[in-house]
Order: sequence, then C-alpha cells, then structure tokens
Amino acid sequence: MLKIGALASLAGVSRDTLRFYEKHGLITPDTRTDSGYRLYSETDVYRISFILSAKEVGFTLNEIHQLLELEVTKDDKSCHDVKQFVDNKIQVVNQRLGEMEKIKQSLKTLSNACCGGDEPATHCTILGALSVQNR
Amino acid sequence: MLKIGALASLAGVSRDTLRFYEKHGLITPDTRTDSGYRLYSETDVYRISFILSAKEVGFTLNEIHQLLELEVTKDDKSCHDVKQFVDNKIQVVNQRLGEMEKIKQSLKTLSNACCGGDEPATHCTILGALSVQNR
DNA sequence: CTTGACCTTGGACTATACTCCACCCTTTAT
DNA sequence: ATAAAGGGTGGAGTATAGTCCAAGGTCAAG
Ligand SMILES: [Zn+2]
Ligand SMILES: [Zn+2]
Ligand SMILES: [Zn+2]
Ligand SMILES: [Zn+2]
Repeated sequence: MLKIGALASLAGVSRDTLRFYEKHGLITPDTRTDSGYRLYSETDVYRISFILSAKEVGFTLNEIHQLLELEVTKDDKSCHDVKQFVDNKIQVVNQRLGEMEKIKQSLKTLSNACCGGDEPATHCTILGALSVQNR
Repeated sequence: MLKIGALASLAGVSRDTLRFYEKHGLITPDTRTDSGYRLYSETDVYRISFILSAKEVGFTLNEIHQLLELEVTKDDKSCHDVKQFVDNKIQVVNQRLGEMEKIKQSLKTLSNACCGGDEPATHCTILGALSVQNR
C-alpha cells in the first residue's frame, strides 16, 4: 500500500496531479487510513503509466478515461472496439493536421509576398492582405 | 458612428465579442454617448475584418494585438519587422505540425498492431502497449 | 405611458490540464 | 515534547476565446 507521495514519486507525477486525476475519475485509491490518507495499490503505478503513455500519443484525459474503461471491461470488449477508438482519434488528428497545413500555407503566402525590406511598412502587403475583408 | 449592435452585425461578430476584444485591447470605441453607449467609426469594420483574417491564418488574439500595433505604427516599422513576425509564427506552426505528425505515427503503429477482431480485448496489443512503461 | 429593442456592467461558465495556496491534521524522528 | 515532513480539503489562478446571464438604464413607437 502506497501513500500518495510514494505513488507520485514512483509514477513521476505530482501529488496534486494524482488528486486531480482522482477528481476526474482516472484513478481511485484502494482505501483510506483512519486519518483519511489515500492508500494505493502497487499496480496503480501501471495505471498512471498507462495514463502518461496515452497522453504522449495525444489522447486527452477525457479520452483516456474512456480508454481506461475499455481496459477495465476488456473481457466484454473486443479488439475491434479498441481499434476503432484509436482509428477515430487518428481521423481527428488528421483533420487537425490538415487545418494546420492550410494555416501554414496561408502564412507562407503572406510572407512570400512581403519584400522584407527596411523601408516603412506603410506599403506592406502583409498588413494590406489582413486588412482586406476575405469572406 | 455605429452603436455596438450595428458594428457587430456589419462585422459578423457578437456584441459580447466586441466588448471582449475591447477588454483585451484589440479595439476601442471612438466615443461614448452621454448615456454611455459605445460609438464606433465605420473604419472599425475593417479593424474587425483584420482581426478575423488574422485569426483565420492561425494568429492568437495576443499576436493579433501585436500585429495591430505594427499596423498602427507602420510608419516607424519596416517590412522586415512585419515579415519577421509572420516567419516566427510559421516556425511555431511547423513545430506543432511535427509534434502532431509524431502523434499520428504513434497512433498508426498502435492501430496496425491490433488484430481488430471480435474476440475479447484481453490480448489487445493496444491496451498492452499503453500499459507498459515507455520511458 | 408602456412595451420592446437596444445598451450598460459585472460576474459566472465552457473546455483543458494542471499548479499553487491557505489552513489544518497526522505521522515520524530527534 | 516538539519540529519537520507529509497528508487532507477547498478554492483560486494559468492560458485561450469567448458565451450567457442578471439587473438595470435608454430610446423610439404606438
Ligand atoms: Zn515591403
Ligand atoms: Zn511587407
Ligand atoms: Zn486482437
Ligand atoms: Zn487489439
């Protein structure tokens, strides 16, 4: 049984983060001492590790919450369910990637049109382009 | 002279948004009526248009604030300054793009390793991979 | 003179992921 | 016995970009 500080240092997060995750349903202490201290099991280190790994590949805490539910109920879930969840996320990431690519192109167009010289920017095409109502 | 509702509908934003932008220094009414109503000049339509255009190419309100300052003081600024501002932003967008690309790759690797079948997910490689401490 | 449209301010709420704080209690060590 | 280390709760603050609401003032028309 680990107290919050022990789990925190084993898992590499702060005590505050653990309490935050608890508030958001990502982890719960197994019990409490009589004085109210949280007591975690050793396997919770892996649970935190799961959370951190999932965060690293771009899942939000909310999505991780859903993933953890998949994990807990994995006897009732199929690989199909899990894979679909990930594939969904890939779609979302792809979409966002497309948007950012468009933004980058717009910025490049803007930048390329500007002379970049040392004269006053009164004639600057960037400032000009932004001032115009485009849609 | 336009009251807030008129400017809002001309510019295609809400009255609340205009007051929000004012609070953040992006726009200020020319005057107020005796009763306290905000009065804007017609050219403020273009100012809002500038803000919206800049938002569309990915600038944050904070950055737009700086851009607007460039615009106002364009006699003292050079094209070089303006271009540099945009080029900076391109760098930031590029970095973010790289991060998201990495995330996408991780997700794809995860997805590809999963059989996607209808059997229980107890053996699922996705769940497995996330549980393992990677770093 | 009253209704309705429009305006004012201030403050609360949304999502995301925490961090930091005050104030207090418990446990451990000297 | 006492001090330090660690734990508890509740609430505020961070950044981003607003939205929504309440309570009240103003203005034109019927
Ligand atoms: Zn130039
Ligand atoms: Zn220029
Ligand atoms: Zn499988
Ligand atoms: Zn699987």
